[in-house]
Amino acid sequence: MSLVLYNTLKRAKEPFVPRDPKHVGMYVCGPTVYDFAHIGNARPVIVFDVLYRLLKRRYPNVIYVRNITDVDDKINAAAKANNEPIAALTARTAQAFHADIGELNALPPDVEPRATEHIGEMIAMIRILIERGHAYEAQGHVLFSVASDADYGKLSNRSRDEMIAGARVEIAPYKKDPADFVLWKPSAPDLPGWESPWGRGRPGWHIECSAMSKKHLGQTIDIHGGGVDLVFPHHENEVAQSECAHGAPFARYWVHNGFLSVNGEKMSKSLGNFITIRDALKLAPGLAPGEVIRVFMLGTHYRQPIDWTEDALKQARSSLDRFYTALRNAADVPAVAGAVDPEVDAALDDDLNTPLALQALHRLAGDLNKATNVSDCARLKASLLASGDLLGILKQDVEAWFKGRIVAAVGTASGTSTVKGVGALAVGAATISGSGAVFMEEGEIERLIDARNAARQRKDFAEADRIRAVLAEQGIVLEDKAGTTTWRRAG
RNA sequence: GGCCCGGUGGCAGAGUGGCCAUGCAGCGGACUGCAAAUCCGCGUACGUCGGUUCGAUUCCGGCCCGGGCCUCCA
Repeated sequence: MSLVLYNTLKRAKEPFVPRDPKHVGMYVCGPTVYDFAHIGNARPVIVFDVLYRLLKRRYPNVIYVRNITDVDDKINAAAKANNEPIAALTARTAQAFHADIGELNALPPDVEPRATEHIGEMIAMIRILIERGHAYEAQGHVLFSVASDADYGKLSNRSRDEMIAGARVEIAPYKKDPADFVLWKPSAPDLPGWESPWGRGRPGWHIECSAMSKKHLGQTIDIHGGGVDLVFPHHENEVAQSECAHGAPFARYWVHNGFLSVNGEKMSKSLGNFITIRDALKLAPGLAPGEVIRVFMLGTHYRQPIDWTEDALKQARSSLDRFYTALRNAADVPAVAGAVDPEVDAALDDDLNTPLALQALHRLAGDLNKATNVSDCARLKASLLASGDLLGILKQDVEAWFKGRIVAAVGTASGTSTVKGVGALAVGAATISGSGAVFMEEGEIERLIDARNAARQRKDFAEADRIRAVLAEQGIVLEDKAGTTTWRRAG
């Protein structure tokens, strides 16, 4: 059992060999807290959560660091637009982020550093870069000198000249070279700022990750993750800053998740297809869509693009229905300590092949359905649960899954509200609002089932079928087996 | 223009130099008072043109198409 990861730095899969197997460190770029996180943000959260779970299974001490960027021009702009203090905006948004990804069953990272709490470390790093001739001050700005770093471009595989040729580089008068990027910049009195050797200012975007990963994981980290769009410039610049400041390799394995599109289009506010995690979770609150979203994400390999569509979500839910059905049918089998299925381990070891792992889960579910003796059932059930746990799924109560829990809406800044009813699993901003159906109360369902069974006893099948139809209209599906009737809410 | 990914059956989506993906949907059967669930069976899939090979969807090259990045971005 050995983990293989695709390393962006090498553009190839390679065996993961930690520097120190007793202390494995992973740094993942977290959110900039200026607005609700969107479903694109959910992808790295879920992908690296699975990697974290896998690493914890393989190594005794894993430190997972995911930062919160709470100083940024977008934050300043959003606060101004909302007429809201910056600290209130970032606190509110960070809290919403935690609530949202909690619904996705993502484990919290071990450390969640905030940029504003590491200004001192950033300033210290910038000073070292200046001392070593890799950065210079100009008109209150401090810029990183790309020309001073012979290795610049090794992560994103592009040369400085190619960047300039792109001609979209910001040419500022204080730059010695158009490719240079900002480490520190002056801040207006009404904007967040900190005293520094270069006057009152605030950090550039890239320096925070360099400073925070150094502080919490050391100069050289095992794994650095994020979305592919961050490869350039963000991660390239992190490499440049950290390696020039420390003279040591920065990250040994770079892991990048692919992009998410919505109905085949790039998600953007201008296209009107911008979906927040929060809105996605409201699509079908009674059916725990956090887990549906999770299976949807894991159904595609993390480096492949993934397309958010209604059909894809329905298929994810169908997969979960199958898993939970197998578990429901084995409900009376005692739970035993379970072993993760070897195929699941092997699939995840191969660069996090979650679709293949899901296939193994389907096989387990099928085997469980077919198992005839109690010991096989117990073993397969336990294996299915343990394997699911490694993927962060199948943690719910089986009956709750089928009967539809009444969930509290994900907390908003003003509190929480109770949401009842299962809307269609609608997708897209235009259809999110329509979840107005009201649940039939469970007591009423049970009463009708009793009435139907009484009818069946006296062979009044017309009445029995009438009641079945009444319930079907409410989205309730009945299943008669072994003398008892169970029910579930249909999708 | 530069760099990087992809194109697999109705849909989604793994994978492999010669034999099975898997799920959903569909069809047939078993089971059921009827259903549902489950089980069994069923589908001449690998963009295109060449090359290597005994044999390629899988390796190599050209082409076509799609996507991402090129200092806002997970």
